[in-house]
Amino acid sequence: MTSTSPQRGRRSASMKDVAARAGVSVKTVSNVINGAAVGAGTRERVQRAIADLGYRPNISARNLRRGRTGILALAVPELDQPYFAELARLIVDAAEEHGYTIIIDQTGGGDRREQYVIDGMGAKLADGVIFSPVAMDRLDIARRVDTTPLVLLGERVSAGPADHVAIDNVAAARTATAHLAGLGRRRIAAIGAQPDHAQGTSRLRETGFRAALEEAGLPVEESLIVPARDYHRRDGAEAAAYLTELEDPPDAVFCFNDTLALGAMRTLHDRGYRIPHDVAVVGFDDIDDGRYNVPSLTTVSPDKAGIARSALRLLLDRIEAIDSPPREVTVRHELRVRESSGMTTRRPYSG
Amino acid sequence: MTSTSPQRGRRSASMKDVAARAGVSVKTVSNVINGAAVGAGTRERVQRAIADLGYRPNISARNLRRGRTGILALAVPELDQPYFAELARLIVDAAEEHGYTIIIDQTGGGDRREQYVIDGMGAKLADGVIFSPVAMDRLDIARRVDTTPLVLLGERVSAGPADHVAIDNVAAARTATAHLAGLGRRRIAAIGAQPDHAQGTSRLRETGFRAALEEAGLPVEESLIVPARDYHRRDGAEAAAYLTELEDPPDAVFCFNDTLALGAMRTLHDRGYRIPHDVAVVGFDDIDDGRYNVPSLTTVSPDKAGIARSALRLLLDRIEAIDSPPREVTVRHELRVRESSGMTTRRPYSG
DNA sequence: CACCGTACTTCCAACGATGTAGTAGTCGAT
DNA sequence: ATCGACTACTACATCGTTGGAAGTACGGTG
Repeated sequence: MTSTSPQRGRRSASMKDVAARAGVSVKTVSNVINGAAVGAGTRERVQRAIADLGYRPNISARNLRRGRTGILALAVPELDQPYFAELARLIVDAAEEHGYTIIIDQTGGGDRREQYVIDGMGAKLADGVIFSPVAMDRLDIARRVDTTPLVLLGERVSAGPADHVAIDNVAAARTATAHLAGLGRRRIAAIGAQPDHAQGTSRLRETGFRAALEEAGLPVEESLIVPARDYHRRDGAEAAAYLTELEDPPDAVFCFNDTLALGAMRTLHDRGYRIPHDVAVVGFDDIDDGRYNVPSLTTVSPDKAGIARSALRLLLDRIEAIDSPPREVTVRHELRVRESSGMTTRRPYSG
Repeated sequence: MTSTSPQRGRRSASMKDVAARAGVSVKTVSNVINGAAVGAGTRERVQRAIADLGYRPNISARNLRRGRTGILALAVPELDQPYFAELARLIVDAAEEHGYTIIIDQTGGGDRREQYVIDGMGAKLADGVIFSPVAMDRLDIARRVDTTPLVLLGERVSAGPADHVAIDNVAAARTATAHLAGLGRRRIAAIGAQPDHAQGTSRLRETGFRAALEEAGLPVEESLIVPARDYHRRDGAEAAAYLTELEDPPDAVFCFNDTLALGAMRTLHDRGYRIPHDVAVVGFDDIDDGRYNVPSLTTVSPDKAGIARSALRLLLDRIEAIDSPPREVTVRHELRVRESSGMTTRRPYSG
């Protein structure tokens, strides 16, 4: 300890200390901890020594030796977006069931941070990465040189360059829009387009939206397709303000996520529109907020637990077998019709 | 590589490989990476070799040698509680600024998982822990044997056994309640009591609530103090249902957090109460949801960024100087008055 | 009684990085 | 030419753990 002592402060007990106290070799301690064959008496002595010293294995050393860390990274734009918060919760829980710990990386949806993620995040910390991209597209992913197992979330890129979990965004958006058309709405707006992103989720939802309008025999009016830079309440509120100022405002709005919808509804309310009477609103994600809002929000409900489970399964499989071909998992979704598009208000809430 | 090869699949480049390619010693590579003095020519050759091989340092090895991991743990009850989601976001960002990565541990507020957290989470993974306790009290913390630096969040325990960041919950609750009394409300209820927890945040808010009633010369009616097991919208909705069924329902409700308030407002709305006309509502936390809700929610707004920054500072200080006495940081808060307790509805939202 | 297998246990090397000490080589002053 | 002081680099030990091989003791077997 004299010449090279990297530790600062009290050094905590190592296997060597445990071994000394129990009067056995270091390897025997290791065997006890890893459940290998050890005599009953020895095992007990070792366990007592472990307890006495408050010994805990040094993860860094173990990982160094084993070549894996037991850590998975979850890279999302923002943790305080309710959708990602709910998803993160499920993924953390699912990872824990498999003995993995989750580290969080927030990209903010920016190019630089997202590139950093697909390049392996600077150091070999995680055994695998679950990544919800915003700025990176299929090409960026395909170009990647880092070999850390990677699972992509939330953007449907068929036959993509990596494992992928998503719902069928086009179909979901079509169903949502068709629902509005089915209510007899004729001027249906969309909030959340992102013209900059050629491949993102927003593009798929827009595609579904347009398809549904055509199927319903409605004209696609470009002025009713409103972009949103971020997907926060504020952006929804601003987009709705724009819509109400149109010469001929819409009688329905399909928002590409729930927070946009909640923000939009706030503005619509402030400007005297009754929901759903004057304007029906549908969102996307089925976050908890929408269920209790007044009016409660009709929304596309993806199977978030299914997404979490599938992402983890794909990732763990790939950690095992790094060279298998990429897989696509499509998780189910359903439309949850609530007050904002039909059920009358002033009725006890249920589900 | 023949006898003991823990790695599976392609082994990625190590310093040794870089050193061989650049024709220098391993230590020189290390020096280049860590910015020590290295000749210009050598440095360039090494950097080219690093780029060619796609070398990234092995964190486990570095951590083993350095005695620290660069990882901090954040232990919260549930990541999808908006308050914790917003806090997690800020803490992850703050940690990143200091070069640390955050791992997430979800305790669910349960004894077992929380005990696990204060016992060091099974292995020395994190250099420090930021912990928002629900079940553990001061005694549990004081009994702790693990030496990992620990910062507690959210519960004001003066002269506690560990570093601590909180707002003045008693004062905040008193202000909120006094605000309702100041509006002329006379039957003020509270939602969110947790009689089981002798020391939690809920107890402090209840204390402030009672104090404010007394100061306002109002009787403390026990039937108007409603417990909530969890702090979800659902619990708020149920508590409000109970209140409306009282013989003499309240004309104001102070909810111990915003999600309780949002759930309660939903029920109140369903049962025909006008907010704030019939019942004024105040929440706690100032989550984004409350700002856009109809009606927008009056709430106690803690300085969350301040909490994140302070927690990180305390933790990093303690990692440096493990034996200094515990410190208490009290972060500022303010009451944000919005529609649910006064501002008229039907007015453009602002702030 | 020598021999063998079984059941534990010990010894040694290795994972990849970094701290310390030591070795060349360079330069300026003497 | 000699020395000292410096710079640039190398060699080696070490962090705590685990894999593999070698060692030991014991009971049974021929």
